[in-house]
Amino acid sequence: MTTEINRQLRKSGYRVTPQRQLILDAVCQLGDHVTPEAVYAQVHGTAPTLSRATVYRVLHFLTEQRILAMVHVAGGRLVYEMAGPEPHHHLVCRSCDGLLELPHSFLRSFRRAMDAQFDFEIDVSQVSFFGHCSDCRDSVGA
Amino acid sequence: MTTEINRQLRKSGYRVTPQRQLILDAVCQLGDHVTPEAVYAQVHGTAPTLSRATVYRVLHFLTEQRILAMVHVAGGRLVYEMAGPEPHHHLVCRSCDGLLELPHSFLRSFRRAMDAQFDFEIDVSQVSFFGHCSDCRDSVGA
DNA sequence: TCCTCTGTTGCAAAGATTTGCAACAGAAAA
DNA sequence: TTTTCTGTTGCAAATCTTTGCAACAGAGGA
Repeated sequence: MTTEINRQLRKSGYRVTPQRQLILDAVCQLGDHVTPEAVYAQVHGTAPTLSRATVYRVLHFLTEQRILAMVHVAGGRLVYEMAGPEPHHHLVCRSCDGLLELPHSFLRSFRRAMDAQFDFEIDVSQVSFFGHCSDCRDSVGA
Repeated sequence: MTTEINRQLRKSGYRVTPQRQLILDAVCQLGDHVTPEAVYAQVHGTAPTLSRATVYRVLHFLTEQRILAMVHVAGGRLVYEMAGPEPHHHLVCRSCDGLLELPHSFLRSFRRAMDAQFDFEIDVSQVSFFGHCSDCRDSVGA
């Protein structure tokens, strides 16, 4: 899998550096919704000189290459995860900070309508809805 | 209008401090999509000791009270605006950083479906979609 | 092989945002 | 009026993230 990604990067004229490999591996290992700090901590064990700046830059870079997906979570923070072939979206509970996953199919018709009416193409890898999950909405009582 | 807001705050047991008044006025004057820094700059003229921390805290506070609305914009940053009676949403172009406004009616049925299927209540004051506007999607070519 | 060109990194500093804590300020109780 | 109680603020420090710049590193050409 990583091999395929490497090929893709090289084909676009980018380099596959040890730092990028390490960071990508870290995201894979750490699973979904990984914070930059967690990536840094993980990578720092193997490569102590690898800086935070590089972690942030590489995460952005890999997101632009659509290898990672960037997820908005509670508190205006960003986390990352591997971008699978079929994107999915997130329901972020503002009470418990929980994350629910929303299948892409659910957004499909909505996206088409948005495109037709506003000529705006939603970037499907980045949709987060904030609100309250079933567990929390009762206790909030709004 | 501010009077009504003050009444509402007091009724909830909060205080209407000069700082909060100034910050609220600043957001009103500065219009839509106001950054915390812009608020600080505006307010700092009148009240030089009012700190950035207070600006951030008050903006959060007023958002929780649904007096302001928090808008996610490009770069993971947050801006604020007065929360009108009828919410509206935002389409954020990742190419030109532009903001389009999406009327609430457009989201209504979608929101109901989300509620029915996932038992999740979207907070309507905080919906932003990231993507590419009509001007930019041609040049991006994705 | 050597040179060059450009993508990439590390470091340090800047910028943005949050947090802890002591001090302050109104409102209600005494 | 005085006391008390709690919400609020300012300051400074901590945290999170980005940026500028010089140095490094690999690919391709000479």
